Amino acid sequence: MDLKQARGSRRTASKKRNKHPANGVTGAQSIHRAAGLLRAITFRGRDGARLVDVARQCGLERPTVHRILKCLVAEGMVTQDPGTRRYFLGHLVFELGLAAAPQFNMQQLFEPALLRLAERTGDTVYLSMRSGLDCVCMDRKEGAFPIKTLTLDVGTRRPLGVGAGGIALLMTLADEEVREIVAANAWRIAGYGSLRAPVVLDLIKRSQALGFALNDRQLTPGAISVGLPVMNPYGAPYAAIGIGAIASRMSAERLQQLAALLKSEVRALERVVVAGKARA
Amino acid sequence: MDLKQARGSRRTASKKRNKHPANGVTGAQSIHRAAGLLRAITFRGRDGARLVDVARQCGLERPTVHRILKCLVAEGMVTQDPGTRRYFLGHLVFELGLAAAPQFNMQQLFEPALLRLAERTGDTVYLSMRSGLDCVCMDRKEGAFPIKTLTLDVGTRRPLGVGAGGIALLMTLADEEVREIVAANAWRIAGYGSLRAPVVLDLIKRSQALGFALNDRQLTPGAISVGLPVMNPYGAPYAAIGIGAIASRMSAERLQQLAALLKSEVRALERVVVAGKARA
DNA sequence: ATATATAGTTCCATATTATGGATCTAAAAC
DNA sequence: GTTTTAGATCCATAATATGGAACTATATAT
Repeated sequence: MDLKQARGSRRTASKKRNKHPANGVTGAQSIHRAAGLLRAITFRGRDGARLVDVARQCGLERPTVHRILKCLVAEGMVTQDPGTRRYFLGHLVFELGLAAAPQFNMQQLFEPALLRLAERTGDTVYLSMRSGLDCVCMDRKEGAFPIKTLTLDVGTRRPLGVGAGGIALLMTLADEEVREIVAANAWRIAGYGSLRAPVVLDLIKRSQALGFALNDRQLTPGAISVGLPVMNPYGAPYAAIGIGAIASRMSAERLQQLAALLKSEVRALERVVVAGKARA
Repeated sequence: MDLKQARGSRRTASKKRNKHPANGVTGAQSIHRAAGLLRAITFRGRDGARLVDVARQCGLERPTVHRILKCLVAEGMVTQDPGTRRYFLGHLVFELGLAAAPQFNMQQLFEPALLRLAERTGDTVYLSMRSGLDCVCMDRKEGAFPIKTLTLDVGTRRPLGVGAGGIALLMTLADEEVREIVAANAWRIAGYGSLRAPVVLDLIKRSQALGFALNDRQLTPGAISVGLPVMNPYGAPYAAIGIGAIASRMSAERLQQLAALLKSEVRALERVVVAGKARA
């Protein structure tokens, strides 16, 4: 009997472990993973996420994800619907968010502009911000038009490049940087219907030519959206404002009108935002 | 050669595994700890927390806390002020909070009552909720009186039993349960000036006799606060509304007036809250 | 209704991770 | 200046977290 043998399951499987070198910090792998799970849960928006979705999204095995989620549920950071078994963020996350709000809540700054746009256009107005390689929906205001395109919930994360906001946040960056970001997000972008990384690059190119982000790929069939980035005083885009409506309301002329409206609001915002207020 | 031997270091040492029983979930100790750190950061409110504070609060060694915090910073869940080295919650926590908000945000429900109270009294009105053994400040509205007692920031956590809200959340529970909770929080309660667990028990007893929570221990010298719990349809307290002001505004008669005002608002709220809406 | 596929969960040997004592550096306090 | 306290780093190894295998529950196809 050789003691080295021992059903060598673990050994053989370590083919490419550590493929992600954590996040640069050693001795905290599982925390890195837990943070990834929390983010992954918000990809699905209000519907919640299933175990497999999260596992696939994070590139982890199901038992691992299950164990970490169980712990997060015990902590109150995650809730699980007993019926559907789907996972949602929990009360602790909301409570902690309140404590973080004073530093990161841009609502006060953007709300008047969003409300004006919603009122003047009748459509749905979105505020998005960049967070790493993601684009997070930070606020949403509905206009009066009775057919409302509520395609994106507040708090939902999507890969940069997806949606008008995600395009807007990239369209002013250098080509090189855009390519890197889109490449890094490519596999996630492929999760949005027929959208693919090269398509995103094309959309960005066209948006640059137009002067505003245009998303007519209809991630949600029948919906089209326009967007513009908001720059900080150093010229870096840190937020985006978008307007979404059903395709029939988005004629070529109206797109131009909306873009003009957006542009004037964005200009006003950029004048207000002084260096100290803008997020890196 | 016996294969069991093999440098027997690990085997022999497994004498007292699980010396910390985590949180009931095995295989996720460091996530449990990370969640504890995040909570600990919110104990200090807007000032942020120092490494030692967090370590003491969580009962962990400084290197452990340092490593976990470094990871949380890399994830964007925590920020560190480069000057003071104090830790704050990061942008990711706020973003995740937005995604959790639809399920846990009670603002809409309570805001009108808070605003009415702030207007009619001129003082500062607080909304608190229970979270495990903590009491979390969920909202705050300022009245018109020019000397404002802003003793508690939104998002700040305190041990149940501390402050008018923390007393209110306990005053309707069975004595046995109160004793257990206060005992569990005793060491943390001792971190609030001269406050001690027995004092808290006395405050609760007096509040029960008065019919409203009264905190005149002046955690913040010069400030006194009153509070009442809000019960869910099953008779369990799940929130508390409090009013704080400087001591000179808190005569015996005025306390009674404030309690009466609180009571009528709380009654109205309890009528509105149907089973489905109330938090467990 | 039955078969098949997919998702969720539990178990556990052990490889990998996370721990914390010791140590060093930096910043307050005296 | 000296002392004290806080923050950060190192690393041997104790203890945790991992994931393959196996099983159950649920959804989908036949």
